[in-house]
Amino acid sequence: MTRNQSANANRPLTLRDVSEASGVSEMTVSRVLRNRGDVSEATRTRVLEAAKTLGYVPNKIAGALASQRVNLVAVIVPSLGNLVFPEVLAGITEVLDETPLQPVFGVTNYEPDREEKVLYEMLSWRPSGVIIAGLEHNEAARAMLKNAGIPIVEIMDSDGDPVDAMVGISHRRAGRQMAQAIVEAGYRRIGFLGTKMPLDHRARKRFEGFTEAMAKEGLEIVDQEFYDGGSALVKGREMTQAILSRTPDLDFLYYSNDMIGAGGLLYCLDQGIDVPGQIGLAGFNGLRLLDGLPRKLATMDACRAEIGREAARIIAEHAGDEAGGGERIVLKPKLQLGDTLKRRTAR
Amino acid sequence: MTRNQSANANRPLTLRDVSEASGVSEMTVSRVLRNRGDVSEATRTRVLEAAKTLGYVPNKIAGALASQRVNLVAVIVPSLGNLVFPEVLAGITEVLDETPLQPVFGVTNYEPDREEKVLYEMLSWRPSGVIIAGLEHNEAARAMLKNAGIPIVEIMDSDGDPVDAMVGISHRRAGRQMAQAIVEAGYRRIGFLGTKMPLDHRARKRFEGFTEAMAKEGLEIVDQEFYDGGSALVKGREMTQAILSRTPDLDFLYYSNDMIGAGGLLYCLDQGIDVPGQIGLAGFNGLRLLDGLPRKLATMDACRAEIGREAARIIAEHAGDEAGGGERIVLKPKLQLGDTLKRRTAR
DNA sequence: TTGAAAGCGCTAACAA
DNA sequence: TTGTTAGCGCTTTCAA
Repeated sequence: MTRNQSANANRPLTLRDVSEASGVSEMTVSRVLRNRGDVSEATRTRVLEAAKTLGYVPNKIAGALASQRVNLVAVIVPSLGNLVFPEVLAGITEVLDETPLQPVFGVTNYEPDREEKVLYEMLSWRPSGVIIAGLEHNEAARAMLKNAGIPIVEIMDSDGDPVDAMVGISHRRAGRQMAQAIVEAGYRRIGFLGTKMPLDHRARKRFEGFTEAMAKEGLEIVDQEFYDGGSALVKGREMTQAILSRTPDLDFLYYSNDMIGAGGLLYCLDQGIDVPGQIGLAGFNGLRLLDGLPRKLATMDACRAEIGREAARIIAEHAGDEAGGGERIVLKPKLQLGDTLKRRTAR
Repeated sequence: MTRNQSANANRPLTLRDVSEASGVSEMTVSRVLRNRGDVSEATRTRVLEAAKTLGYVPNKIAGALASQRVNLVAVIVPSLGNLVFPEVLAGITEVLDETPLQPVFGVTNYEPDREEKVLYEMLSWRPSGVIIAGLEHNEAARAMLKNAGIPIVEIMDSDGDPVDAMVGISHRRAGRQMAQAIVEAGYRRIGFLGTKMPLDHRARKRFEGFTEAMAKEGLEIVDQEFYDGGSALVKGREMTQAILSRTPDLDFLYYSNDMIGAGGLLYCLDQGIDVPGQIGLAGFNGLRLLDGLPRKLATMDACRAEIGREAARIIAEHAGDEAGGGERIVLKPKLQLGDTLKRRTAR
């Protein structure tokens, strides 16, 4: 007896069980369950009935090993607590839903070593593609991506060199654009508030683009404040209080994300500060949350859902290929001035 | 030639490649890479070096098929846009990180048929356990869970019968408790604002518990308002405006979640309504976001991270078993009165 | 401490 | 339309 047909009642069901129950060969059962090849309607019905009665769930592990095909797409993001990433995932899911592909999510907490580990684990399941946030990876991760032999799409960022395909926005450009809008509106004493950024490359690039564009106008950031962990809304309030008590004559505050921006806005309103007359404010991401605030914060849309959709499309189009075709999609975020960034006369 | 040793340069590397590169049998290579059994330090070094040089990534599909062991834990939640679920996932990840187990996430969008499909897909990978939100599943899903032969933990809710283990809070009790607190504080004309709930069983149970406790006090909900989709903060504002213009003499608004509650709070403050003097407010979830609002919304902590941690612990303790031991953990959410639910004299 | 053989549950390829 | 055979790349088991 080469196969286990013995007394273990709790062993998961196999194709063979369905085969025996329906009196049809394993191969034909397999065909029916995958809708492959020609099978007579009669056998088909019998097999499906048997499978259903038994409660058979196919073993994809065996199937994948035999067919050398896995319908999983590895999706690797830094965090889920950020609201930005769930929206990207929603975009991905929306598109993959139309295909046989299935997304599998991994989270890195912005740690390169963790990213490496997550990527390694996921690649060891031989997925049909990888969608990964950012263009910065440690050496090992980069090597794995290069040699994976499957389509790779790096998302969210376009400032750098992708391994294969890329869908994102230029955060440097976003920073520049916001700086220009702020300066053009007549603000001059500008403060920056953001995350401690060593590992959030996109926030860093926005900051760099911002300071660069300011420099072109002969301006510098007057004061800055950074945070780390905690509720972003609360941190936004606290940092705003801190920076304004240290440097009361600031006339604009640029926040590295909408949540801390919203906190800052609420703080300013609490304090009776005239926004945007006395102080202008801007954030980043274009969170829908902002629509519910008393005043609409200026921001830029990070094109989250569209990034997800495009990335998924690329993977779907290249599933089974050895690479994703190297397509590069750079989306243009729209500046939304809202109520907190308004032209004013210089003081 | 039984194995493919031919010219395909791009075929993924196998154990055999490492075996040939290191001059050691496949079996020994396997032992080294898994840290199993006794291997001499010399062979060990040689094998690891060869594997690293080649860039070998083990094929878990083959490994899983051979060993009949899969270190994946299927985690199924209704949504990621809710903030609640990412926190549960964080709790799960935190605990599984200490083990060889790896969470894999699936999302159902609150649709039973989708849940069935996601569950089926995940089970077909033969995970070591399932963590799934809620106690309500369609018949097929329930049958799959029962017959899976692996530990199952149903989370977030304790009002009902779990298939195996369970970690959650009683939403009925949470609703009752909130109603009692509100009535006790002297509010009488109470309105309810929530999601259209046919498929959000936990929101429904809170509502039921709430009305039940009110009934005991001889009270009924005076008016109600439901929403569906859109930015919760905005919807909170809109619904609050709607309900108050329809029924201006309400003295309390109970929201089915903190986000719409926050929207309502901001609306009331905008309108110069005295909170909690003229109208009291309460939400549900205990989102940290609330700390950043101008006034702290009354709420109840849904114990999200702890639920995730406990569920993961159960799975970890029972990995490899045929079931999760049927443990039932009912957490007690804490009522936080904040600034929007204060004792007052009856009018 | 190492290796050889068998087979995990399925599917590709071919035969009938 | 259905069945047979030979693996997929690994690990288990047993032998050396």
